[in-house]
Amino acid sequence: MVGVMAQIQGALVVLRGRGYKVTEPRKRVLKALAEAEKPVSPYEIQEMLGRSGEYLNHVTIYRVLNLLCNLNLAHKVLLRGGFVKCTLGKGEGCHRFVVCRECGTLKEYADKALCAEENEMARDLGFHAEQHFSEFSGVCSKCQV
Amino acid sequence: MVGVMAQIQGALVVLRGRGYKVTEPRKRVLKALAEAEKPVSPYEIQEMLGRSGEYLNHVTIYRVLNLLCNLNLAHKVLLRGGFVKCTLGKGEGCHRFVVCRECGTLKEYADKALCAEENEMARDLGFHAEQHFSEFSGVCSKCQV
DNA sequence: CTTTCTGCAAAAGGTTTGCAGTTAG
DNA sequence: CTAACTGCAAACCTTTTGCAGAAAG
Repeated sequence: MVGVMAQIQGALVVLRGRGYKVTEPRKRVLKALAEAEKPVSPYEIQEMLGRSGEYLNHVTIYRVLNLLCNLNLAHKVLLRGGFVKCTLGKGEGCHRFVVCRECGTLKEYADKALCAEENEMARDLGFHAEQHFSEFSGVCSKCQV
Repeated sequence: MVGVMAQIQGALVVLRGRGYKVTEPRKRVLKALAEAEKPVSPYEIQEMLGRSGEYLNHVTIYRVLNLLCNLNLAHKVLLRGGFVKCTLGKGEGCHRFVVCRECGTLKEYADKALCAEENEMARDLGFHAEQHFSEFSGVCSKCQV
């Protein structure tokens, strides 16, 4: 479990390293993502920040999220909508999610073997696969009856 | 390669069998999906039909698509947005897609073994997986250099 | 004939764009 | 000081809702 501060710091290093400015809005969005336990929408981020008196325009939040996704510091969750911080490092294969249909809890994982299998699958269909987008909907341990 | 007419007829059987009425709008949406070679949005369907002088309100299209997805006669493609007709039968595992990032061509496939592996994966993370959404973005044979 | 379905109008969300002013480096 | 970034206003696109009339079985 990496702390909120450490997560933000790590992301800032990536930003700086890629030539992006470290700004207050970017830090705030990163903080909100670090604190969120489920995928959050841009407006939910705005609300989270609002509770601690930190206003951000929603357009800014959209733009920051877009940047973070491009840098692989965050991901968009398609099944439920919303965004999550990335919790994995590089070189482990595509990032995948398991999402609880009850509480929205999400876990990110990666598996190179799975990627390889899927690439082969795609090849059989005449495709060269580049990205594997994969989300499982299910029930987490807490929500199981 | 199943013909357009046969596809529509097959879908109508399912509709009737489940107690839904066979209506003109539903037949039109099914026809549009059968003719489409890529995922199409509700408004694209409206436009396709418009070209042959068949008007449908977009709300109706949304509702028909929603029904077709519930009956597994169509699927929503998350990566690109839009809907496609289902081309697979039952009992072969989750339906997955490979989508060409260049031309949008899409192929549907299913693989029980993959499902099993993914379920195991999810179990390791404390989840009971129920549905696997899985789309690969890549390049189809025609679009490869 | 009755229930289901469609069209319309309108609203409700979600996301994007252009521009002027601000800020990080 | 300059390029990058943010806020605002407005537009745009997508999806949903409620209701009255139409159509399937």
